[in-house]
Amino acid sequence: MKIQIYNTLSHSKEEFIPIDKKEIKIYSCGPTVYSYAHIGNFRTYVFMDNLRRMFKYNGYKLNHVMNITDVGHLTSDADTGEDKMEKAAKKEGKDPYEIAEFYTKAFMEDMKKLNIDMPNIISKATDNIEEMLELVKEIVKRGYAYETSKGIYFDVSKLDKYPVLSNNKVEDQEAGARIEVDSEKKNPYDFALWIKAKENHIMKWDSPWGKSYPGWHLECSAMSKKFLGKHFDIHTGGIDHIPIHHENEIAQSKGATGEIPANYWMHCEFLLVNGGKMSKSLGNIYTLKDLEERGIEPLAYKLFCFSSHYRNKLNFTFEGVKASQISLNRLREGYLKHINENEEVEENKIKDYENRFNEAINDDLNMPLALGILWEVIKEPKKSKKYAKLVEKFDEVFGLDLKNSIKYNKQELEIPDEIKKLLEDRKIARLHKDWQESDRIRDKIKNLGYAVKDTQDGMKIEKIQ
RNA sequence: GGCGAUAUAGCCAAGUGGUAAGGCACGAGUCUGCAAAACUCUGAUCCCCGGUUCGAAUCCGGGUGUCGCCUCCA
Repeated sequence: MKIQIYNTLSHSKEEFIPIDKKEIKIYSCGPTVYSYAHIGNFRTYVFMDNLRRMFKYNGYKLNHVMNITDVGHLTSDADTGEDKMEKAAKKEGKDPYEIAEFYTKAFMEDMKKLNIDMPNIISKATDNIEEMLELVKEIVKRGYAYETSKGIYFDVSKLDKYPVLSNNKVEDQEAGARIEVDSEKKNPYDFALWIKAKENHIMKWDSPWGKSYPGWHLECSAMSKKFLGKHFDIHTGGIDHIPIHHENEIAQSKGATGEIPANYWMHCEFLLVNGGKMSKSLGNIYTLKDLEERGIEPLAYKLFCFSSHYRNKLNFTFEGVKASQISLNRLREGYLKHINENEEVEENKIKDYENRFNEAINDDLNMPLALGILWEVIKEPKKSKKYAKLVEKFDEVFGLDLKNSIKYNKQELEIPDEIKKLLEDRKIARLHKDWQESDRIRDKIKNLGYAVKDTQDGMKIEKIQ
């Protein structure tokens, strides 16, 4: 079945044609590990996960690389900026490498909670210094870069075209540009490939230009070339990467090899919070932990991401993500309803669902549509494990771990002894049909932060969020 | 100022020429001593104006609104 994906290079949906039919090569821009990743970051990784799963569902094998940026990402594009890693290290009174290790670990844990299918190669920038240095040398050798007192700069005027991804015109940008002018640069859009380290800089390496460190864009060019070769299929990232990071990556690759490295460039739109952008000053940056503290599972956030197409902005509200938590619970209930039943189902119906599902995901990852189809299966009036199996199959793409629904339903809560005692008392009161006492205890438990529900299987207790 | 998006029921959102998927909320009902949960049922002619067409949410023209980027950002 044909797969259509949107390519930022052409600004249109294109049929996906792999370079090698057996294996698709993908490079994804990973996190800069200077602090906890927020839910906006994770929207992009959920998208990445989706892309992986969609290709696997279609029978492809993947060779997929993601970088971990642990050096060279400056707080400003004017080369006066501090390295983010070193800034965070200073703030926390630690070594930059400790910072990197700590937040990388936190990132990986969150990715696991989101049940994200990870790239087979995950590599740190600091483990690829040699490769980066080689790339700079090559770019310099081919005449695309020059040296200033601050470092080695890429000369964008040497390119046939810059930029290639966005329709920005360099001339139009200059008027509104707020970047500090560096008189040593030949063109305002020239960017640092390699930066000469100041005395107090911690992360630095020997190079032909003295102690120095790589510019941010370089690592992606070096790693993709190292692990995937100079020409691969897909490059992914957030939409914010389009105007600077990916333009510069393309520039570097053109400088070093003469080619645009990837055939397809895919970008995930931003997550908004309460209709606007997330920013530290507004205090609306949330992490998965923040959600968990409010009783929202990471997987519910993942489901929330599927409510909108990845190329549309998605507005995050707690109301919205709570709705997704309820939906997730119901999906699990629905799945379990089918799992042990054997009512008759027509094979055609299964086939029809599969076809529609395939069409949805192969049409540039139309997850909202695919989700609608999942609901139809879940809500099938005839109960059958055949539908449960179909749900499992579709879930290979959603990655919501629905086959383990039972695990999530059994809430293994740590119930305080005090509550346990009250539950026993209530049980007794109920045996005596002493509803007044029963309700009194229920209120008491509620005041202690737990909700009691009387189901057919007895009392259930859950923490009130 | 430049660039890029977007406008569909209370909210989220799919649908790109043939008379509006799905989810959440609300309401009604089933169940329950009551409540909660669960289950069932219930809702929109698609920002405005004009045009093309037998037929438009869907194409064209013109408005208006909202958002993002142009500084680091997924």
